[in-house]
Amino acid sequence: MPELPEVETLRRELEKAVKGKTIKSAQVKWPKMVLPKTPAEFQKKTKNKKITDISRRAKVLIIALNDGNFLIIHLKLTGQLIFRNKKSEIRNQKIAIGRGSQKGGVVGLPNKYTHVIFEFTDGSHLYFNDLRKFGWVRLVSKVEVDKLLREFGVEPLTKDFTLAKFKIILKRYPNRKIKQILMDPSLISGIGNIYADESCFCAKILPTRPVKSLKPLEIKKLFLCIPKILKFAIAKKGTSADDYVQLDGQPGDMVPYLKVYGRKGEKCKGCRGVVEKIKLNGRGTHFCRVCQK
DNA sequence: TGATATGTTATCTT
DNA sequence: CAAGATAACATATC
Repeated sequence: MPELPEVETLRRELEKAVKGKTIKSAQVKWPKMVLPKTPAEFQKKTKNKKITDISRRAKVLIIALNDGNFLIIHLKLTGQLIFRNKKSEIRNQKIAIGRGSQKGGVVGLPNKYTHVIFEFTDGSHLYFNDLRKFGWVRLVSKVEVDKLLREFGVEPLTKDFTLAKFKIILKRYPNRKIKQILMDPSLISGIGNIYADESCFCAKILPTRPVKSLKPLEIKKLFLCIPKILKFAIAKKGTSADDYVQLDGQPGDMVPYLKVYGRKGEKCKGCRGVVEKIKLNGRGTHFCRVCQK
């Protein structure tokens, strides 16, 4: 799933690929995922707009246009953004769909999961794919984008994320399980299931631990682990455990470095234990009960 | 065939 | 009433 490191990887690649380019046309194939609602209106309002900046807040990509509006994109669980320079490459280059990076299931572009296509004036294309159609693309004003972004919690890779702030957040929810805090986008933004599990492993804390049971040293350890894990994952260009791919359609390189996520029944990388998987607040949760206490 | 996967939000329950 | 739990969204895979 695209979480902070995956979205940040895409942001950096988009900056290189499409910043400064002008949208020639935007084709909407699945209007339910797009605002404005009608493809004609979406096309009209994006036509001839130049991309001036690409930023990110939580798991949302924010593409600034030269008319003062913004294209904001959320990939949710199975979204992909893929850029292609020339038409000839479209037929040749394959991309992975649905665990495809692990198992095959590779297809060309556009394909049945392509729901929005941006064409730029230089002939290049940006494809928005989403197998399960949870993701969205919205054209919004500055006021709307500011409102949306205000609702997210602290960004864990900025200087706003301090130990003091982390402790304040934890103090508000003494009875919650620690993983629940990590996964709550209104408290800390950008961490999803993969990096919540990995952060808990890094801090040697069981994800099921009630917040109030955490000792100051454990809180500090977790506080340090979160940015450490996220930065490492960005350096590896993200985790392609399911559908996520980089902007060029290739999988990220993070999977071999995961310690617990997706490793149920496999040997722990830190000890002789075996990675277990349980359900926690409705989410699959991985841990090693020998390494994590 | 049915259970599972999951980010976010809406809605139901305690 | 607030906090917590679950359903919903869509679709493929186990």
